[in-house]
Amino acid sequence: MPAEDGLKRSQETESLVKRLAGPSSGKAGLAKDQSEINRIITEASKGSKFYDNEKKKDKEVTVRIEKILKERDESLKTADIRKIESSVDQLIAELEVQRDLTQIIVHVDMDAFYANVELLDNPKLHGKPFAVGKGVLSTASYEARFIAKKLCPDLIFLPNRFSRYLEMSKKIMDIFHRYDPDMCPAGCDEGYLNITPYCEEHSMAAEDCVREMRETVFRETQLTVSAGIAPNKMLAKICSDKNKPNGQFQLEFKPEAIKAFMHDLSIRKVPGIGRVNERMLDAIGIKTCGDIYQQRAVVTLMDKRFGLVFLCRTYLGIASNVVQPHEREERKSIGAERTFSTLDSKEKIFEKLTEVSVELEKDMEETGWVGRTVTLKFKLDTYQVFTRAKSIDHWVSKKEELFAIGKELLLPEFPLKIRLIGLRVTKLKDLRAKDDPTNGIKRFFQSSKENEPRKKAKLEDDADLHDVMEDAMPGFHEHDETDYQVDDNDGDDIVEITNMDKDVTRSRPPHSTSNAQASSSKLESVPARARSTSAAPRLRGDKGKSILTSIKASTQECPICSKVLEIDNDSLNAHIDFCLSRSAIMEAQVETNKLVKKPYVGWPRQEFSRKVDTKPPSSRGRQPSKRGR
DNA sequence: ATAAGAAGGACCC
DNA sequence: ATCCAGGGTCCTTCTGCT
Repeated sequence: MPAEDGLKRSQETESLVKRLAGPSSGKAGLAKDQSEINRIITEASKGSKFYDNEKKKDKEVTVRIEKILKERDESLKTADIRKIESSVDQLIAELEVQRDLTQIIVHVDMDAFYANVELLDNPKLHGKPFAVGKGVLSTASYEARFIAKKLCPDLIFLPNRFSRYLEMSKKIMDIFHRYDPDMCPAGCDEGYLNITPYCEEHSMAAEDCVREMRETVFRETQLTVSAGIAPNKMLAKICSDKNKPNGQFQLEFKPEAIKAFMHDLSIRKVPGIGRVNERMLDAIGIKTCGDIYQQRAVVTLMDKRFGLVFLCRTYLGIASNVVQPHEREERKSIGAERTFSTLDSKEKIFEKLTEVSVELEKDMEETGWVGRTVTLKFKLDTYQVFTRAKSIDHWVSKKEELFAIGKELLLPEFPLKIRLIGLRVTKLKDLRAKDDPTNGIKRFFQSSKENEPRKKAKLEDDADLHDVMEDAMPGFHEHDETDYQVDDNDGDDIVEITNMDKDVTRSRPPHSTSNAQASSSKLESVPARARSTSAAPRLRGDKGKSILTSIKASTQECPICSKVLEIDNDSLNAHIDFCLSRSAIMEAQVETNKLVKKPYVGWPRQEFSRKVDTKPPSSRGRQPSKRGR
């Protein structure tokens, strides 16, 4: 079915509303949920460049998907599916052999951290809906506020108090450290632990240990924490969501149980799979981790795009189980940025740039870094983001210089209307490096067991890197030779797997002719599948970390209308969706318009320019660069 | 021709 | 009647040098 004409306007509208809410769905935390709701409301109320931008991005993904499908169908023509499948089966078997169930990994995750800290400090808030933070919402436009009020008359706004959260965070992390001195914090409200030694020393069952730990946290801070217990970080993380809030979940440490667990798990739950990859995988028939197996041939044919090994490991529920604190020298960049109401005068913009420079200098000084390349980032009023970078022949960190470089980078871009400006410096040097150069190497020596020198070095290095990474999850896109396999310690048979996987894979020409065609006409329209992403989960009330203090037990309170409902999470979600639905907002909008008298420039004007014109629109005339192509 | 830089994204908390 | 998500990492693709 051709193009947008085929879509009903209202239908698309609704799907987009959901899409706006969507990204936060599966896994986001409080801030995210909150900001998504904020966005829905604000953007709805102001006609929304944001919305247009989302629409555009959405469409780009759709186009990408078309390309992928074509590619798939092309390679499917000549492929020997059976053969591919059996080689994948072999890969899976080899991965299975590497499975390590010896480590007890815990992911701990504070429940609605900010909100609960506020609640703690002000018990009167109990039972009332409130939003933490100067989100868009609390400082939003009059109309937006009005709508918000309309949708949720009792909503209370609280300012963020970061230092307070940090203080609590320290206490909590301190408790976690008692159970694993090498625990790895992941943000201020969550972390990974390896409690294997602790359990052993205290001859304790994991579940008891974790329960005790959670009780300790509660006793000492009055805050609740949820936890997942599993043989690796990925599983632990997914599990910590299972009985949230204030609950824990342990996965059975058996391959069959783990595979069963993965089988029906939405692929979106996997750390590293975001909105875009969710859609792309959906396009090739993968919605759950179990689907990976069904589609293993296709995945193999498109290894470059999707990462066969990663997906196979995901299917099996295998991932890194290495928990280490991160170390200072792993820092890659440091930056600062500001969002503001859109600005177009040079003076004002440079003022913002000054602010950012000052802040960055301060930050760099406090943390002891200097760097060699400075990247300017700006976001147009259309929400398009650009970056411009410059490398310097000496170490920079001073605000004057940061500003000067930023200015130099920005100047050629005028005229501009921007809503964000930021600076980031990379190629860092650590002023506090104690033992000098060859920093990162020492860990390499520790863990390496001098195997075959050839590429082992790189492999191990990579693995190491990924392990320690703060966001520790394996990257989604992988090279075939970089499959940082078993960051676990046992892996040695890796190389073979790698090779084999290459073999299978090589059906595709080495380098992309794809770009060429990308630029060609391609004026075909969006296929019927435009409305994709059928059943993505939306705002999850059960995430606890939602906009307000959610309630627990059998009754839940809708974050939007505050209505108390006696239902399960799914129904609650449905209700929330309803509350956020277009009609609700539009209704409020109508009211608003009456009072504010401002035309409703609302949602979708259907008609999208045929050729997306990757060029940045806005600021007429010349654009931030062109690099499209 | 190749390694390195630049730009743009995806994703995470 | 309006104006603040910000801090990161990694990956891919393209390009202009020596």
